[in-house]
Amino acid sequence: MKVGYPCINLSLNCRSSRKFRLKNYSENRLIDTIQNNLLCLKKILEFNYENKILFFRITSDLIPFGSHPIMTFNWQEYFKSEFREIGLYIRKKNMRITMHPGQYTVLNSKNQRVVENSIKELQYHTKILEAIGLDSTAKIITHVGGVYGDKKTSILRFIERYKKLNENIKNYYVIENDDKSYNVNDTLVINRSTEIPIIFDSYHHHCYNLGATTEEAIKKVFMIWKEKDGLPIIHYSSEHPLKGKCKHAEELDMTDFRNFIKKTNKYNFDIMLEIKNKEKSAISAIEYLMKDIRFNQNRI
DNA sequence: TCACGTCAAGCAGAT
DNA sequence: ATCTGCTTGACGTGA
Repeated sequence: MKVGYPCINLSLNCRSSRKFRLKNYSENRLIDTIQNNLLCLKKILEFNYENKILFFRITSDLIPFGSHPIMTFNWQEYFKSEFREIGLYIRKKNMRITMHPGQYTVLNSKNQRVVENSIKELQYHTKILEAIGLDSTAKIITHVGGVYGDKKTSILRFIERYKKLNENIKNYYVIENDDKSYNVNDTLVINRSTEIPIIFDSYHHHCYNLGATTEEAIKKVFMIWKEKDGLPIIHYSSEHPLKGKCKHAEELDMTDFRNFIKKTNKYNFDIMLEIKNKEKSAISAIEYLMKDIRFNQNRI
């Protein structure tokens, strides 16, 4: 079991998600920004290793305008040695990496232009993982997409479009259940036709589950993960104590987390903590997990 | 230095 | 009709 957090490290004084406005685009600006972002990414990974955090989500903003038509610059080639160094570090330290394209990636959209942009976005994320040199245990995660008042047809549209994707995208691409449109059972329907792995999001499942328990959902989802995809991944968040149902928590609720870990003790998985205070929650979780055999067996 | 309007992009649900 | 939230606020202008 590896513990991770998404995109931003609040303890370091750098961000790997620096960007700029489209109207200010220039190759120099692009190179400077990517250089900064890659340097910061390396610092974050080093911080993570020192704190036993071996799981991390790389920000989609690593390469500004990475999937935009304006981008013709060959950043993979230009930053080859930087990516290679990051890749060597990740593999040496036995780390796991994911990425999570944003809300504009809608593979099952009814608008063909949106579909094309979504494929470009998946290609862009794939390029990053390939530049770093990661195998198919690294993952790119999206939700299923829109419902458009007809979930059955929208699921079929997702399946069709997924099947047409290039193999190098499929190598990394996985889906997760969301909080209002596609629940775990919906993603399992898609899996049956595509074999696409599914990430179980505990917080989304809490919001949208149609009566299925966490244990039932995890059991079904974990069965479909294959050796080449690595350990199953869980996305976890506590509920915000004041804002109520389906609001992300500012900090990890340790009581809830301990219950979740106990409840899932039959399984081994990697867990991404989607909590607003980022690495602080990961460090608290690891402190608790230090005596858990699942946590220790994955470390080197 | 800080306030604040805006930023490449989609969709669903609430107001 | 307009606003908000989503995996994540940051950029850039003007005072």
